[in-house]
Amino acid sequence: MSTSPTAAADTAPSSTSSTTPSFSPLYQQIKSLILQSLHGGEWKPGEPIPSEIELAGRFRVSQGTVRKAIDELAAENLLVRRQGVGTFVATHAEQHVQYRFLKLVPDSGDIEAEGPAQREIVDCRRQRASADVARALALRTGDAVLQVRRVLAYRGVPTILEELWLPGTPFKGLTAERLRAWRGPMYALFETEFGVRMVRAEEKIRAVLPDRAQAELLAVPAAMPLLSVERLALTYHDIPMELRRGLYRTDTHHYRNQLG
Amino acid sequence: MSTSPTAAADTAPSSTSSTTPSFSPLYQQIKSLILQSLHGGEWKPGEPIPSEIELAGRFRVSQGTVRKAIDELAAENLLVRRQGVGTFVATHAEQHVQYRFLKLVPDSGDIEAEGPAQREIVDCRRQRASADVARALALRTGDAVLQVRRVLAYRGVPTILEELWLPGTPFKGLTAERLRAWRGPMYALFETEFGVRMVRAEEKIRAVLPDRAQAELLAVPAAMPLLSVERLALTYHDIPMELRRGLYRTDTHHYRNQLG
DNA sequence: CAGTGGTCTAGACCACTGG
DNA sequence: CAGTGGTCTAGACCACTGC
Repeated sequence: MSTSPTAAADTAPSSTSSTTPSFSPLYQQIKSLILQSLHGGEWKPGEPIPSEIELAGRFRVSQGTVRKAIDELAAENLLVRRQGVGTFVATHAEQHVQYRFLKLVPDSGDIEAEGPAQREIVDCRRQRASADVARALALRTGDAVLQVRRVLAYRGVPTILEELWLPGTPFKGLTAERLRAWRGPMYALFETEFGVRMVRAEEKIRAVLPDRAQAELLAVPAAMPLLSVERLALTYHDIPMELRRGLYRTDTHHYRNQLG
Repeated sequence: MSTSPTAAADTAPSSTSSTTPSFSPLYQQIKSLILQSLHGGEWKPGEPIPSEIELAGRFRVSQGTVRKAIDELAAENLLVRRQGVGTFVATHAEQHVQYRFLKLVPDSGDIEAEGPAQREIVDCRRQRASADVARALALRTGDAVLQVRRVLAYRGVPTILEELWLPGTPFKGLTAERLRAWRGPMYALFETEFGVRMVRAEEKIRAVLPDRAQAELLAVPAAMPLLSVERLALTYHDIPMELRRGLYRTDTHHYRNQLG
């Protein structure tokens, strides 16, 4: 029974035998086990995980405890519950919102009327990580990374210029051709083709002026202030997997944020 | 027993007698009742609400049902749970983070080392709402509003220029003097002196250039791109209570955002 | 109609805080 | 040590989905 949460008895929470500091609730242990299965690929994005009752049996805990673990994972957008159907591994593909991490919306607010973005891959090159890219991705300076640059346009108007870096090893085999051939969000391709699911991200936002090359790619005057959005995307266990630097036009769009 | 959630029996959830569409769980009804008490001022910011057992008795439901209602309110930052002590109404005062809605942080990341902001009230005037201010605050054009302008500086460097509008009626009596005399976050003053608690906010962010007056107040060149942050702050039941337009310097600071 | 997640209860016990 | 929130269980029943 290597699937039992700890060496503890059937029903009681642990923390009795070990010298664990502070105490860890049973449902947190269950949550960790589910997280391991997610990370390990036992259940893939879009697929259903076993039912609550089944998991309760496997882990030898009550359904309520499994439920609380799943509740938290669902709140973190790692799982998606569908009443009457089951619980599914969240995915960037087949989601209603095309880009889950993109918070730029048209000033009209009508994101539907605008339609999907036109995407143009500028280039995709293998290169050695600079000091700051390496630091962000938890690599060493000079390690192999992939650099991708692309432009997103809405209604034919170039609106977003993105430059992103991926660690070379997990993304071996990614080319401009594969990026161009892919229909759907880039993060969906990462999931499907490379088994890397972006779970969380942190953004640093600034106002900047473009350099000449950037202004040209976006077809804007060099004096137009742009939003600089630096995003670090993380996979399970907070492992950084992508550094992305975006330049957003904000004369027709704006970055929308909710504060709770 | 006017405190019972519905006219339903002691334990059973309702939705039996009425033609309510769709069905509303008991804990949601409890949540609404707690929300009413919060809005109505039965428990004030910083004060404890009754214990779960006491509320369960009052509402004639089980402790678990009250717990679930409180869980959601705590997740929305309306309540704060403290194990062994009780559950408290969230407040903008006496919080560790000085400004809960301000996401600008120094590039160093060390928000402590920077120390508190120096605040300077530029002016506080009574005026008539323009069309866009009225629309944001759900007033009519020409209704009385208060306009406040101020500058925040860190280490003596002016960093934020804010212009904000408040509905005249709830904030009657607010003056520049009272703002200057107040120590602590502005939202704490709103709570304490005017009984208005900001619960949630939406921000629209852009990159802009300052006009001459703005550049002067911030002591920056007119060509320096700045972050424009338009915030609509809402109180209970999503009633808009403040429109705030901020200009942030982002050469030494950045706007930090977490994407889940 | 079977199976899933969603709600609700009742009771036991645990961890934490304050006096 | 009394009181609070936090965890866990067991069981009943409800709402929703798909076949």
